[in-house]
Amino acid sequence: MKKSIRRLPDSELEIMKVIWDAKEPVTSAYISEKLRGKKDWKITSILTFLARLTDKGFVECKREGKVNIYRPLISEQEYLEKESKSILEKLYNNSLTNFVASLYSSNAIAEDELKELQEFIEKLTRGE
Amino acid sequence: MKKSIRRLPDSELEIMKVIWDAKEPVTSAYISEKLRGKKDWKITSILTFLARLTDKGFVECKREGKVNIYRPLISEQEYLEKESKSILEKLYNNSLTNFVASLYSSNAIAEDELKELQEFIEKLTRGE
DNA sequence: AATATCATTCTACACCTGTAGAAGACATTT
DNA sequence: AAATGTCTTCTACAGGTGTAGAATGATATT
Repeated sequence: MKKSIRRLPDSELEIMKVIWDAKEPVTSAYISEKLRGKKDWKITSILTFLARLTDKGFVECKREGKVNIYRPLISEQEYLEKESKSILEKLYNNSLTNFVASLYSSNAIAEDELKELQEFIEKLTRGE
Repeated sequence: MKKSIRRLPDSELEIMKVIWDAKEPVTSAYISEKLRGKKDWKITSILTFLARLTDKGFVECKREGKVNIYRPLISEQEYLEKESKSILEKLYNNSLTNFVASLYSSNAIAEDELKELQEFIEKLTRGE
């Protein structure tokens, strides 16, 4: 029984997003730079998060010359799929419409977002 | 500056869902009963969660005769709106389509769910 | 060689969560 | 009154999370 992907805490997710966005393995300095202004963590904090992500099997850490570089072992796609499903289940009783309704009534969706989604769905349903 | 609603941990959310579903204030025994088979927590665990929810301002606890009864102070609607928005932002870069796409590719959406959503959206867009 | 630099690893610590036994307060049955 | 049962409140504790200083090791500079 393979252990399922764990939900990441906010801080680690933030780090993963930087790693996923980069198309190549990154250094801690790169991550720190990318988060400038958004999350001004001390570099040691970032390194702690990276160590934890490594432990959890989310990233691989390799020494390259004089620094460590990190590469993702789990894709964003894969993580989001798991998370989306679990959120839908946990919070919305598996009803996608519930979710969208919640968003809508909190004014979190712009008109064009809605239109985009509509087109996306149409494409899907037509596609099969 | 009013503090925003906190995200609830899984266990507390589970309790809140029972409280929300009930249309009247409930007792710990009621909650325990409702969760039978799903979450077989010891009653003391449930009471711990309730105490924490009370601290956080999510429920109000009142003595009624010989037992405590709990009523929600924050509505499900309100909580879900906040959470949905924050999830969309944190995980999907505010793109609803991203979210639905993730769900779709993980096979978490049934055909009829999609149809339902489609109708919901149509109703919304027509409605304005 | 001694020192300053810089990234990484260790260590720390408070608060949060999951989980529940121990202890107390009150009602009920011997 | 004593024993019993039932809730509730206290106390506890391990593991997770946010955050970062201290120590270490390797390199560059004086």
